[in-house]
Amino acid sequence: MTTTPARQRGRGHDPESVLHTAVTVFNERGYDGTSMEDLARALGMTKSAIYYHVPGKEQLLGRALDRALDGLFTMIADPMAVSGPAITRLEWVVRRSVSILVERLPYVTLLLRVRGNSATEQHALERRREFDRFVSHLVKEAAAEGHIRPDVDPALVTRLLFGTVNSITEWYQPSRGGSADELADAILTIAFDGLRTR
Amino acid sequence: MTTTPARQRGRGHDPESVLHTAVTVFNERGYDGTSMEDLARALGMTKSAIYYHVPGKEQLLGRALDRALDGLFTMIADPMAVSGPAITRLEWVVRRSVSILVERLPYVTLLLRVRGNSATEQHALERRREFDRFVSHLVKEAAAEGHIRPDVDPALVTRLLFGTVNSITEWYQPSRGGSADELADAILTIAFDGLRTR
DNA sequence: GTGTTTACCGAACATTCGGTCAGCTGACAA
DNA sequence: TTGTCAGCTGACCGAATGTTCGGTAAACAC
Repeated sequence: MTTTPARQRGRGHDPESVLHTAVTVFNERGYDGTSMEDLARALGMTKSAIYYHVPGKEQLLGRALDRALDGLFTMIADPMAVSGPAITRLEWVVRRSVSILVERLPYVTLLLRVRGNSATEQHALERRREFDRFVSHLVKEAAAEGHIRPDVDPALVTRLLFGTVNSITEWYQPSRGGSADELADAILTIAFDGLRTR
Repeated sequence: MTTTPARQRGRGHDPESVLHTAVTVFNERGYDGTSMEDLARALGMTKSAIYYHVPGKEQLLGRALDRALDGLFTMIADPMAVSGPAITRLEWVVRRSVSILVERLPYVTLLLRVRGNSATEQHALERRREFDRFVSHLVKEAAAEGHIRPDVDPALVTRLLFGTVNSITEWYQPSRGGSADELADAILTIAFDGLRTR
C-alpha cells in the first residue's frame, strides 16, 4: 500500500517551506530588496521552480502578512480581551501580543515594515490600523476607569506602549534572550511600574 | 553688480533640495521601493537631471544616513552625556535623542530602517551599533549606581527604552502632535515612573 | 556680440526584474 | 513495458532598473 508520506516527494519543497524561507529572506534584505533569484538561491532551487509551488512574489507576501494579522485578530476576539476591567484586559492584550510576536516573529516583523506600496500591502495596513484602534480604545477605557495616569494622552500611551512591544522585532532572537513570558513580564513591569527604584 | 543669489538660478534645484525630497520619498516607499523615476517625478525634473546634482542613488542614501548619525554622535560627545550621575546622563541622552529624532525626523526614520544591503548601509549600521553601545553602557552604570530597578536586565532595558524612543518615527508628524519637549516628557514619565496610577 | 557656464532634456545603455513555457526526469501504477 | 504525473530545469520574454551621454536653451561675463 505504501501510504504516501505526502511531504517527502521530490526534494522536499512545498508551499509552506517556500513561504518560510521567503519570509526569512524578506526580513534580511527587505521585500523590495529581495529578488526571486535571491529566494531561489536560499531555497536551493531555480527561480522557475518557485512558481511551481506558489503563484508569485506578491502572494508570498500576502500569505505572510495574513499569518501575522490572523494571530492578532484571533487574540482580540478572546473573552479575556472583551470583558472585565480595562486595565486587566490591556495587560492581557499586551502579554498575548508579545507571545504572538515571538511565536510568529518573522511574519510579524514583515508586517511591521509594510509601507503600502501595493494593494496587498495596503490591505495589510488597513487590518493593522483596525487592530491599533482596538488597543487604543482599551487604553482610553483604562484611563477613564482611573487605572492609568491621567497626565499623559491615552492616544500617545497607546503608541508608545505598542512601540515598545513592536520594537522587540528589531533584536529578538528565539535562541538567545528569554522566553515570551519573561519578555512580557519585563515590558509590563517597566511600562506600568516604571524603571526608577523607589 | 547684481550679487548672485547663488541658489536661485535654473529651476531652483540643488543637491540639498534633491536630498530633502529624496529622503521624503525613500520614507514613503522604502529605499529599494523607490526608483529614480519616482524621485524625478517628485522633484519635477527628469531622471537624468538628478545626476547633475548628486552622484547617484546610493550616495543620496549615504548622505541622509550621515545626517542622522552625525546628530547622535555630536550629542553623546556633549559634557552632559559624559559626566555626572548615570541616571541624570541617561535622562539627558533620552531627552536629546527625542529632540534629534524630531529635528531630523526623515533622516533618522531612514536610518532606523536600514538592513545592511550595501556597503553604505553596513557602514551606517556599524555606527548605529556604536551609539547603542554607548547608551547600553549608560544604563548599566545607572543600574550599578542603584537608580534603576535591579530586577530587569540592563541590556533589555536599553533595548526597550530606545525601542520606545525610536518608535516615534512610526507615527510622529511635526504638524500634529506635541513638541519634542512634550514628547520627551511623556516618554521619561512613562519609562521611569510607570503608567499605573498609584 | 561672443564665449562660457549652469541646469537641464531625451535617448540610449547594460543589467536585472518578475514571470512564462516547453520539455525533461525519475518514481510509481497497472 | 508502458503510461502517468509531480517536481523540476533552462531558455527566454517584456518591462523596469540605475546610469551615461550628446545635445541645448537660457543666463551670465566681458
